[in-house]
Amino acid sequence: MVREGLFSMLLETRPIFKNREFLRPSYTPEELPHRDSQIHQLARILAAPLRGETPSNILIYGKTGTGKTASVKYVTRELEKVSDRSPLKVKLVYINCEEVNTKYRILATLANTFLEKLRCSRDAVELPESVPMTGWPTDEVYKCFFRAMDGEKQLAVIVLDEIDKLVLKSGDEVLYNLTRMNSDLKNSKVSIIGISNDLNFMNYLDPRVRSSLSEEELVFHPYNALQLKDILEKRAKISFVDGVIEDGVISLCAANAAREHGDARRALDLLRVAGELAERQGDEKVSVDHVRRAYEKIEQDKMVEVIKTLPSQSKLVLYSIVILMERMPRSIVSGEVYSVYRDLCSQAGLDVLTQRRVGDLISELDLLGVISAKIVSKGRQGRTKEIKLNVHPTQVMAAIQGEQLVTIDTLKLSRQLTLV
DNA sequence: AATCCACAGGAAGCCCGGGAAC
DNA sequence: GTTCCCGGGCTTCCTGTGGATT
Repeated sequence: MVREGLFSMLLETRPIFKNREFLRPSYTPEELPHRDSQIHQLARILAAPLRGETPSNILIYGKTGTGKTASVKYVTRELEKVSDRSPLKVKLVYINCEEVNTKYRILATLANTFLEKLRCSRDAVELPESVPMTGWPTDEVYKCFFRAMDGEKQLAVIVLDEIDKLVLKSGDEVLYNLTRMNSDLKNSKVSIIGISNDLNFMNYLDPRVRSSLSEEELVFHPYNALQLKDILEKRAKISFVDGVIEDGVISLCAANAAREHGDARRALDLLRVAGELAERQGDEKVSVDHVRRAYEKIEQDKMVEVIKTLPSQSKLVLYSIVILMERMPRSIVSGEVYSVYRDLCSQAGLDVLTQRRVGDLISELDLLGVISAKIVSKGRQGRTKEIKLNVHPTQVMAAIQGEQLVTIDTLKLSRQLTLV
């Protein structure tokens, strides 16, 4: 009976999504509304080398979700299409500097990209098959990349996304090498597109790199609520079944994201999660209520991610707070947290930090928004911090579970012991 | 008004690991 | 390989503090 009901429910419920992939950040849309001027500017700069001019390097600024990456991917994709009919072939290399963030790895990635291309077109005896991801001297990798690239007449467009992360971690040396290449290359040309969230990262650069890298600068301003609404409507049309979105849903998503520095990615996430919540509940339409709950879910998920990346001592402090929460839902004070924490440490066989240090860890948790702490004075009972948990205890538990130092068995054990 | 609690949080310095320079 | 330097995590020691209680 139950099974029959289960399946009939699934079959009877009308689907909500046509294709939810269009709402994911990985999707590069066919058209990018409200980015026409930036796209034209980009295209104009990148088209110059096809006419034989020396390419300019481009630096793109803008906060997250303002369409920087999508615009660059869109324009470079079009450029590659056109280059088939042009005498100068265009080769695009996209590198996300959050993952590839050292000089060696950048050069190795570039070298391997061009070696592979060269191998396809003709055999290059004097060059190696590929560069290992570790081991070689860095200048050897550079030479290899240089020769592999110059082996053919082409324009290399190197996109360095999140370039600020690279500079912060490994300095600007590799950028210096790349920006100087054009003067040494005989056959090919290179054009660098740097994408950055951080407007100040240029201050960390060598002046020569700075001027060369920012021959052309493009700024992507945040979208306003109206623009976000327009973007969402276009995307919703292709990703949702017609008529499943109730009035006000898109406006609410747009308004929400506009408040958070006009982040389109966030607006799309909100809409997608709202749709998924509606789908999971078997509702036929996406309502503003779904959006509100989606907002909460996204916030909570973000928190779980934050907790997962916490060092184990901080996790232990947080876990102490959870134990106290379950024991007595009234206010928790820092002294209690410390004594529970000490118990947990001895149970788990971990070093016990001093109260001073745990106080700092509590402040850090507060800063991250995982807890709220405020200083209260209780007269003769002294001055302390009153702590409130901002995440549901079960979510904290879920986030901590993978921790190796604190196995869940130890936690359960110590929980029983402290519960006396 | 004075006292005193139970911490908060600043200052200084130790220790250790990682990276750069020699 | 060794030395030097730096930054982060941590401890020790310390002073400061709001308000209930005396």
